[in-house]
Amino acid sequence: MKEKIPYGRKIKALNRAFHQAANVSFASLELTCTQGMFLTFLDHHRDRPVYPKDLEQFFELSHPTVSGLLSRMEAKGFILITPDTNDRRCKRITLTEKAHDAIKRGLAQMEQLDEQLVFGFTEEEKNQFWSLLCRAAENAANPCNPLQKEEDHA
Amino acid sequence: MKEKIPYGRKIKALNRAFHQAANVSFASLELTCTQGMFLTFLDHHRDRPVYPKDLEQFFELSHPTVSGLLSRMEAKGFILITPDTNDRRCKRITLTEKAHDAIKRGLAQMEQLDEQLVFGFTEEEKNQFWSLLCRAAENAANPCNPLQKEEDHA
DNA sequence: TGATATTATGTAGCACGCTACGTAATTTGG
DNA sequence: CCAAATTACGTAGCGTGCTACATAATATCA
Repeated sequence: MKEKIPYGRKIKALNRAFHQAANVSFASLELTCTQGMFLTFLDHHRDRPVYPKDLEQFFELSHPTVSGLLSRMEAKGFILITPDTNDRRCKRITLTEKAHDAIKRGLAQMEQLDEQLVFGFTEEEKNQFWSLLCRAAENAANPCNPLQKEEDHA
Repeated sequence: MKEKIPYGRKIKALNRAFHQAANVSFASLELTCTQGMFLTFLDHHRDRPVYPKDLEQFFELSHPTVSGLLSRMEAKGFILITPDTNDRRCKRITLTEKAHDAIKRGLAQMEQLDEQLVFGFTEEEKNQFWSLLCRAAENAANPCNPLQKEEDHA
């Protein structure tokens, strides 16, 4: 009669809590959680052109999701989306002054949010948490649980 | 120049991966991840009346979110939503035959999904994972990081 | 009793995930 | 060189989160 531990539900709750805290933190910059993460990525790669495809791969998101995010960020004046001169399929993303300003004022917040998540953790616990998160993510993405007793019948 | 570990981003990715795996798993039952969790909860409490408020508190969701979920589940014929006779503000939620059937066929899947997440974990790692998840969730919900150097000025 | 507060829920509108499908540009192969 | 595959992106439509506001029923209290 051992009680089942609902990891999935707890992860959902944790994700929501983090997401909301980030949204509150970024609200003064007119940014949301994901948009803040996007800006940080764009800022870290300002030495080379960035395309929607890059964001899609780095954040492991579908391209319509990235597309929507970028549209909203463009509408709010954080980025410019221009056609690429070499490959006309691609859109080039450029940061505006408003974005640079937001990054300057908000980058510390982004790091603090992550630190806050592991507040009170020892270094060892932080490493373990990271390691377990990665392994769980791997398990979720590539289910290999032999409980199913279903071998490849191909 | 130590590299920052983006816990928030990894948690987002993990949550998405789990959510998608659950959706795929439940697709044959005409259910989604969250709807499956709702059904499980309702099934566990079939000895007493269940109200939207209960789901809201247990799953830590806002009431419009619960409301939407229930509407879609009602539309698909898994539940009945009827007014409560004692307190006419409340809606009573009842499982249909279709729901009982889905639960019978799908409950094992729900547990497997959670097991799959921690596949390859030792018992100790499972416990540690759970413990760290809870502490992180607590940190996210109740930020108390003294990095801010802002004491209560009330 | 009658005004006020609280509680449970509904609706509107938005952010952010997804799949499925469509289109335009580039690349590849005969 | 031209047809076919691939690649990058757009749009439609949906599920699941949220906040803000509205409404109806119950509870509280002078």
